[in-house]
Amino acid sequence: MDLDPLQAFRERAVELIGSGLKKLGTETVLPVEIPPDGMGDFAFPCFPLAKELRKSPVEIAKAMAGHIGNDPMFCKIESAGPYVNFHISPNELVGRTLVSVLGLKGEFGNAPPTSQKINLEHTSANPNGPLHVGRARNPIIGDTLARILRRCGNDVTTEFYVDDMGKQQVTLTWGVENLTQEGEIHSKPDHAMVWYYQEASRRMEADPKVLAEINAMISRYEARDPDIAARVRANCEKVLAGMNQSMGRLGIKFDSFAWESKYIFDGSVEKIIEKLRSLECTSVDNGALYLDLNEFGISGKENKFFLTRGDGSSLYSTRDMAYHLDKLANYDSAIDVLGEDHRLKARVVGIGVRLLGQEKPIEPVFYSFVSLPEGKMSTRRGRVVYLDDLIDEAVAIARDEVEKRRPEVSEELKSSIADAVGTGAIRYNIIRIQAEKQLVFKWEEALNFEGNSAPFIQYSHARASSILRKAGESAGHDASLLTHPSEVQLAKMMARFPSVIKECGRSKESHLLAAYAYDLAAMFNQFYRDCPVLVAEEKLKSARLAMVKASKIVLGNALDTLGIMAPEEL
RNA sequence: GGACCUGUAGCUUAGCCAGGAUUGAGCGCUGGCCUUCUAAGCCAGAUGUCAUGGGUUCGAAUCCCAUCAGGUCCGCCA
Repeated sequence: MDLDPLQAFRERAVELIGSGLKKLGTETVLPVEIPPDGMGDFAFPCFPLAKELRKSPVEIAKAMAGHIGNDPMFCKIESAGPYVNFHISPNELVGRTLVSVLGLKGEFGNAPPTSQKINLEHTSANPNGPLHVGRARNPIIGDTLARILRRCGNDVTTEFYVDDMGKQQVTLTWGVENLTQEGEIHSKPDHAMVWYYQEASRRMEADPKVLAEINAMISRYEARDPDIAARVRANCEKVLAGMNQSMGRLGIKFDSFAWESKYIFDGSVEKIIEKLRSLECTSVDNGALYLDLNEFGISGKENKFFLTRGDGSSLYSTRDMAYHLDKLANYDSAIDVLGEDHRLKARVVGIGVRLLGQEKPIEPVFYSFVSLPEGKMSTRRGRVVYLDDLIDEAVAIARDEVEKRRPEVSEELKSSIADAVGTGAIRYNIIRIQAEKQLVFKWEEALNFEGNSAPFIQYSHARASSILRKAGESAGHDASLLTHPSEVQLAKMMARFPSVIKECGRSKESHLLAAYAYDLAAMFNQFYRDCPVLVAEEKLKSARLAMVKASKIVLGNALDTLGIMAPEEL
């Protein structure tokens, strides 16, 4: 059984091209391509050989096709103009694909284990209020990538780096300790706590006395006052619990939490500052240690990247270096999902970690912010759409739809379908877009349930499930009966899944998987239209049921990798 | 001033990293399909100077240079 059914065909095509090239008398090795629809499954363009062989590409293609002859894995190997095209033998492909999918089930698409231990840090939002959709890309990209990399055979640990040392956290704590919230208090802790942060920020801006009090707290905190640390941490934990609850609704949970303050209190930040101080590329300005970015080919308005304040206390990036050294001591590599505003910092942290003698890779994955039509979201100003509100709205709309479409089913089932559809739609509508593209949040787009959306894919999965429910048990299948173009195309699409997972893992681009899941569902819908299953003659019915079973598995695996639920009915 | 990311149909987008045969989709729009496995579906149609201008190449949406537009960063904040 092949882990990757398409791979065998590709390898055979490459082999055949190799032998064809040899017969033409050239050592040149060239990659195969995927041709446009209808031109076969693998293509070999002959242009690059024209100069060397002093023949036209068309002649070369003809000669190649002649030399290659026939092969049982391909039903046709022919020249088409300057190309040699390979058409996979449908029987062979359908048979092998069904064996792989039905044999591997939930594991179909997975690569063999790599023994790579990866720490994947994502989200790491300041715990001063609920998650808003401006940053919601981060947990969704991070969690999807973790799922992909696990399927690629890696041992992945997801981690949330809790920034409990920032001014924002101290401001929140000052608010909690000095202000009293009136009126109804939100039952979810992050929503209840954000008022203190917003109100304390306002007071701090208006009243220098408040600012002085907060600054005094920060100084004591950085001087490792354990009392302040405990008070700040307690507030962070409350907000964090609320954030985790929100992410949990989207199927996102973390394996580990790393607290920034740890690296101050355990002395590791102090140690690396000493080490950095001893390096030739660092200098001191008014007592503050800095790195000269010019030496690393980075230029800007200001080329000094400060590592400490004038009093020798640490800065965020320096603590981040300590954190990354700690991570890399325990993992083979680190992946950080970061907003695009962190690009320079991430680069400098990477430089710092190298300077400190750690060579293991840190790979950043960047995304652009989600903004509102009226501008950037801001927790402090309260100009935000909270993730919880988006989820509530999506689930409520899905619930209305279920009520309309399936009035007969139980309340419990209605709720679970609405939950799967609402949360799935949110994840899908964010992950389907390439991370670097800037995104303007629009309710109607975020709540899209039609066409290129999660419910479209979930719907195909539900239809497959429904057919299987009605069919009952079936015996073996004869794949050679599956000759309808829609059956062959569907099998081909399923066979692609392992290479899509591989490619997503290589490029760290999860949107490719979303596109694949959509294409697969669309292909299943065509099959569903063209190939009746339950009314087919007995042998054909069994064969088609195998197709449906396999489709359900691959759709389910794709949705699972996207972190989207795959209900049995919709 | 310097650096990085993005620019493809009215809107949203895939393809760009690894150049190759007609640039694929979704929404919206026009028309058709529920007495056959769930119409969150299917089919047909209209819609593209691939931001602009050069260059490299047999061949450029894809690579290089310049320009324009949007975003981000260049803080002894995080």
